[in-house]
Amino acid sequence: MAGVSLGSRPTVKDVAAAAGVSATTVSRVLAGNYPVSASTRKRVLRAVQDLDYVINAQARALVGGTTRTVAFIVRDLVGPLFAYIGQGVEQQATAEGRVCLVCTHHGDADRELELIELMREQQAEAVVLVGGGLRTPEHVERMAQIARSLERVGSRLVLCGRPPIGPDAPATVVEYDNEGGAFAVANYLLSLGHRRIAFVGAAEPEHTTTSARFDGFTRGHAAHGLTVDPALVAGGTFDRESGYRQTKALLARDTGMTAVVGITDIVASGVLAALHEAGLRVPEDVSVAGYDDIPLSADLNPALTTVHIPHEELGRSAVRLALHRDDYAQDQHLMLGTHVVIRKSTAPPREG
Amino acid sequence: MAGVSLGSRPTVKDVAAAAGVSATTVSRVLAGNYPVSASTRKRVLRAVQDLDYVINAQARALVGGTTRTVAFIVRDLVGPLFAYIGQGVEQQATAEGRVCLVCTHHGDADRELELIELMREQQAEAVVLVGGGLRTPEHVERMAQIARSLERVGSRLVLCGRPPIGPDAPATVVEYDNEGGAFAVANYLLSLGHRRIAFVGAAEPEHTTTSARFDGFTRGHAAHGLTVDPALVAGGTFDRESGYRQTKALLARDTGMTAVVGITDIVASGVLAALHEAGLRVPEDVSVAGYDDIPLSADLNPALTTVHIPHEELGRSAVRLALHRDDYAQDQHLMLGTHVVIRKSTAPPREG
DNA sequence: GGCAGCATAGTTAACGTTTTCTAGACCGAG
DNA sequence: CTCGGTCTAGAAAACGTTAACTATGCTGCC
Repeated sequence: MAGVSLGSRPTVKDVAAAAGVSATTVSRVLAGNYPVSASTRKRVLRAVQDLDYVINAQARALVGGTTRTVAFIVRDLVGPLFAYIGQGVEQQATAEGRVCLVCTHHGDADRELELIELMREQQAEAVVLVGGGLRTPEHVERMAQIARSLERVGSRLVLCGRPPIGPDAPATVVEYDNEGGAFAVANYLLSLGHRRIAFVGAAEPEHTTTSARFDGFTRGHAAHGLTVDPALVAGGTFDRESGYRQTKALLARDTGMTAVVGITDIVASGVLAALHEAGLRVPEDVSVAGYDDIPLSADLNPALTTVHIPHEELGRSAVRLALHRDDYAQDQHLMLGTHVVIRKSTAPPREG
Repeated sequence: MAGVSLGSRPTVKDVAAAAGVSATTVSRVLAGNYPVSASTRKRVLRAVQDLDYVINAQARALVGGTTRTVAFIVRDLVGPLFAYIGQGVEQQATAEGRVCLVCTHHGDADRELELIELMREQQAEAVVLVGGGLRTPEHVERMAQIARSLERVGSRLVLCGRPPIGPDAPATVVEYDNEGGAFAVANYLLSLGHRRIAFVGAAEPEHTTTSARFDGFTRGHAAHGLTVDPALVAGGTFDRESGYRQTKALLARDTGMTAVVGITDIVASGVLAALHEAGLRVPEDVSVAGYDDIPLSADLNPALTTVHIPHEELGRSAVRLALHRDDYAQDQHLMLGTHVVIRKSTAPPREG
């Protein structure tokens, strides 16, 4: 800690001067990619320590061409689903020696575009977009443009938990089997004997997550030779309050439902609240299932049957595939499995 | 979108050539800090669009001296407390036109140091450290060194939810009143008439968060002329499982407790589970309170009385103060208030 | 002893910006 | 008609690093 000069950051030149060598030699000692005599190395390392020198990542990136940076663009940091995917992204990025840039857009699509542009300026090696999006033709085309735009600067668009945007667009896609999970949960409830199963949170058919889950739900019925009664389908948003309100409405309509599937665990927690309030027992009177398997779901009362998503694995794969896209050129589209986690909130329907 | 050349990123030179001007002029058009004729501006902007040009943030940082980057170092991304503080940090960083680097150390102190070093390389304008730390003399001294080290490269250490490290160390500190919140919750329970209040999660007295909360708890008793019975103090870690186990142990010891304070809401959720399992009703038989006011706490059964921490405000203030440390030079140490949120898990003790 | 070849170190030119500093053109005033 | 001033534009240097050359001693071999 001796000899540190306050005020301005030391550079290789300062270190070189202190060690009595050239800047090149300092660079070589630090990089370790060129033979340097033991005595010189020692002097340089000593000078580095004395001056408390750290390399300037910007300058290095400028000449080296790579920033060792991965960007992670997400709706919100809070919310267990995003947090766990983010955890996976950050973990893998760290494991690969990369640093992680995080930005949130709070659902604003324009802001999302701005952020992608910002990440392009930042030269991020990969730009991971998390969460479902719209699947309108305009949106898909815009995404394809972004993908090409990023490719042009040597970056890579990664869609995480969002379906692909066409075969020609240069993007890495890591999905989970949204539709399959919904199919499985419908199948499970139908196998228990339920025939009047409500689906809460089906608004926004343009939204990829919503539609995939509802499609799986429908297909589950079809597999049992049944169709979904539109009277049992409720809309709403992805929050708890919505689940609560929609369920109250369903109860008021006296639909004869014996089970409810919430489009997310959070929605399902609202469903539970409404059922409890109506004096109905879960699962004795009504079964309830959710989707996402967030940590909270095991703590609900009763513990929630739900569909497990491999959150962290999703994030990790996203980064891994994107950074090694040369090695994994063949499969830049991954579909991770989902499965039903059976807890205490589901049971066979009562007789009669 | 016409005329884009694939393969390599366009530079100012390319744009300049396309527009028939010099690189300087392009820079000036983009920065808007120098008079440029309308026709020239138009041609330049046209070229920018045609080539799909974006500036190179690294090169700009190299010459400009500032990276417009804020670093956020945290134990984990998951866990509502950290997520909400992170939300605040990211929000304020965005509002100030900064980009946010996020790293996690999973409780590894050496890793934390590595990350700080990495952020120094990255030239982050501020490095925000979140969560409680140790308060051993060595740790404090090491933090002070880091603070000076960061200052030397023009960066700023920010301690968020962690007490200061001495008056001479150049650091920004944003705390919340940990001790005061614990005092308030103890006071509240004592005022309800409780006299046998257990404290779960008091291990690691070196940890700043733990000790501050326990101190407040003790002072609350003192204010009522009481002392804390050591038999009512249980150790353990910050997770749900620990709360569950410690509570079972307390119950087994037959301590006559009528209320339990969990050191965090997560711990309190374990406390609730253990009490329910023992057939005790909350709050009729035993009152329970937590700390942190994470979103989950309102959904527990019963809804948890807890101490609210201004999570997002904590993160926002951290960034704001650090970036404007010249303007806010006088108060680089902020203490945000906490308060008890009374829900359904607390009530007066039963008679007798 | 002279020379190929290796080990070590230095010089110089990039990388893509911004920021001086310099310079031409045009204008109105004297 | 010329001269100071205002607009506008370009040339060159700088930011901190690395990589491609270049240069110096050595060692060992014929």
